Amino acid sequence: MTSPPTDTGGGAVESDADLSFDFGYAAPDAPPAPTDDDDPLLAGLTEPQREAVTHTEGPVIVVAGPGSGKTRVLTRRVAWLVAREGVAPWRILAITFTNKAADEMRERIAALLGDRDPTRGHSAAGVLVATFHSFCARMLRRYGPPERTPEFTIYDADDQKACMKRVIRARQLDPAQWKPRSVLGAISAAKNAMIDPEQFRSEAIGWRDRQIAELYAGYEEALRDYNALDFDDLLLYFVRLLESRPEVLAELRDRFRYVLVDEYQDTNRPQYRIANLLAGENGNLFVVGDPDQSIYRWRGADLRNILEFERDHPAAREIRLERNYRSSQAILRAAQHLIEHNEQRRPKTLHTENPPGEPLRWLRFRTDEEEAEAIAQEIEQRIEAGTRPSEIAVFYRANALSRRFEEALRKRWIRHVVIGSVPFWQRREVKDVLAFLRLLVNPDDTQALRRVFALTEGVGPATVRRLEELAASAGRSLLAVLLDPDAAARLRGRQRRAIAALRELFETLRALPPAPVRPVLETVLERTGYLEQLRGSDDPQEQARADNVAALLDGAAEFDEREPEGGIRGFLDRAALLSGTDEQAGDEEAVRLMTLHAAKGLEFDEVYIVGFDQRLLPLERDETGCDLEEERRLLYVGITRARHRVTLTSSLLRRTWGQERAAQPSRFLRELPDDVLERAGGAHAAVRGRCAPLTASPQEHDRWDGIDEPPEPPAARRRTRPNAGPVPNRARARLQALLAETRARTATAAEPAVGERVRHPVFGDGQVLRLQGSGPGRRAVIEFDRRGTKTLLLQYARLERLGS
DNA sequence: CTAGACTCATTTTTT
DNA sequence: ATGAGTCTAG
Ligand SMILES: Nc1ncnc2c1ncn2[C@@H]1O[C@H](COP(=O)(O)OP(=O)(O)OP(=O)(O)O)[C@@H](O)[C@H]1O
Repeated sequence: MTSPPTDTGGGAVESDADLSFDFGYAAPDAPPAPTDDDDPLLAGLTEPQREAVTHTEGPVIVVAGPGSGKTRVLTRRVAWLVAREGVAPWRILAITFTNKAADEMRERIAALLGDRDPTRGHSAAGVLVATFHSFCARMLRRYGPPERTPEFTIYDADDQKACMKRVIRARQLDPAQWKPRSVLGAISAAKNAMIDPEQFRSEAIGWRDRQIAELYAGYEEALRDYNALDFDDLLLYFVRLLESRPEVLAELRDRFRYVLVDEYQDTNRPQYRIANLLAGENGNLFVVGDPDQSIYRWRGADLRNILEFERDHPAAREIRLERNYRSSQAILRAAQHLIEHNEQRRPKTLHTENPPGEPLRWLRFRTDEEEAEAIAQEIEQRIEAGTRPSEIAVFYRANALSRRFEEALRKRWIRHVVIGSVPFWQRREVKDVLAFLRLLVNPDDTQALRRVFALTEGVGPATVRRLEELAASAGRSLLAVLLDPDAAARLRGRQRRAIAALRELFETLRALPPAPVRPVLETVLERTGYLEQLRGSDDPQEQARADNVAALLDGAAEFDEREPEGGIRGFLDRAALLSGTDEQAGDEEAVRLMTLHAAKGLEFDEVYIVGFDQRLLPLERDETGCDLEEERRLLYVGITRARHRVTLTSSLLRRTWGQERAAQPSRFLRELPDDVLERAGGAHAAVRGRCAPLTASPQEHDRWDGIDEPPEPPAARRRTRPNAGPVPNRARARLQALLAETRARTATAAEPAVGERVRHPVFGDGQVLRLQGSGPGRRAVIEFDRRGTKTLLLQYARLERLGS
């Protein structure tokens, strides 16, 4: 940073720095130099930001903290290249982390270039903005991957799992010991490290690794048979394509003269290869990122990519952006203080001219239910006070935590959307219907065919086995056998009719043109009766499924309109590549709920980070430790999403996966500076108000000491808790009362008998149909008068007995 | 072949 | 709480 410290910039929201938040370094990014001020593409940019936009030739790396304008600079740079440097849009490749980010960036580029419609416009339309995965898929479709045809199918986690399950079973391994998920995890790690089955085998140490190597090879073989690629393969096979076909590499290098990568800190090795192959050593590779925001190491993200950029590109220009435009001083200071606890990190300066802002708040509740209620209530007040719902976000470590908050918000009629969790395109009903389309594109997609068989009445395991035998002996694909009228002739009765009907359906579908997509889907639904069957059910869950199928039809219609040439193939690619976080929130004006991971790159006025408990954030799974530094970065990302307000919440008791557990606040609480953290407020009122103090024995003292808060210096404690008595005592007392109450609640009435009427606080009155299981897992199946039949865990459901 | 009952494991984060 | 896998009866 060479710019002199002068004034405080010109943004509307900015105010003079408050001296009480002196970070101890001098130079903020310089304000815009007056000279180029009239260029709208540079308007409002600081000097280093301008340099990042206009320094167009050669490798450039921007390393900068949150909210410093990295994404903004990248977007402007694309516009600059097109509008000022006269670069043809199709020579530019911009890589984002999610498809949603790609969509947004495309729109912003279009807006900067003055296009009306980003999909049709002139200049912006040619810029390729995509994630690595969609970019690779696209290129592989165009040039054809090694060992596959361009019609290959993209396998998602479900397909992978089903496939691996078969590989494991074929080898007659103990399914209890060989879990598809964990084997696939090992394989994925290998793929991210660019290790193929052979190498894996040769490097395997020990019996288990050798078995995994064997499964890896089997899995690869299966995918080859199915003409399928998994997510990791998209990257890998593209690398192989580039390495094995110099003419393709040359063509693409020539085409993509400018390669830009956002969120570079979370790229993995194959992605790194791709970027470097495309750009060449001194090519125009522009990467932006923040090592402190790297949160995907578990997925193969490799910090070396960003840390060693300059070694890889000796000619690289490094640009630092050190001014944060997003957050208040309090938020920024808390985040900085937190992240400085990471030992493996290079120090970075970051300051803001934004107002000091309110301190962060830590609230603590007795139960997770109260936590959710209180947050919902507060959100309601904030909205009434004028905050836009879409400017409020609730973040949690794991999707499982969203439920209580959803319920609490729904109860108050607060508009909200859950981002991620169960991606639309991965829902069973959606995948069922899409299986038919997959087969039309790729007849070798046997996994899809199995799905179709499973859906077909009259075709069970025996029939499938019979067809498989026929296929194997004739050396043909399963679908070929199905489509062969002679094959059906070998079956009898119901099976024969079912197979014949399926064959006719496929013949009809094949006669349809590949675009538009919607009519194809409609034919599938009509002929299989799938939608009707769902609609015909009185199970509300099935109705929801039916709605999803209907939404799929709408999605197809929309796709047809937007990409008339896309066809089934394009539609399926979208389905495979879009993730949960990509789904645009249907309700623009709604509170957003999402995981901390999904929050990356976003910004909100007010942020609630819930489930701020030890064991939850840092998430600790039994035995398997956690990557503490990465967990800390995750919290850092969460906090730095906020412009004005950050609230962290913990609960004394948390009910997760069927069991109640005492919880402690996150250890990270201690790492937030006291002068910008408010802990006294509502939390203690919430907890204290309802528990009578008890006295307890010294043994219990030891047991419960520390449950209140992680240890901290007494001085700090006194300051933040005005009327603190003997703390361990209070903590102990509180917990005693709570646990007693919980015990009482669960132990209350003896269990209801079959046929007895009961009342549930949420579902209302109902009748016990049957009881099953024993011990803590004992369940009752209850038919509720209004809410249908549900199975409830007795220890968990607060049932009131009403008698027979 | 199907439907229903029952047991068991399962939950981190996602392109 | 939910889903997948297994077993049994029809
Ligand atoms: N020079 C500027 N003047 C005014 N606002 C700016 C400036 N630069 C960036 N901003 C604003 O700061 C916010 C953060 O920008 P951006 O999202 O590009 O940052 P980032 O570095 O990519 O953040 P993160 O790493 O946290 O995702 C945006 O609201 C952006 O509009």
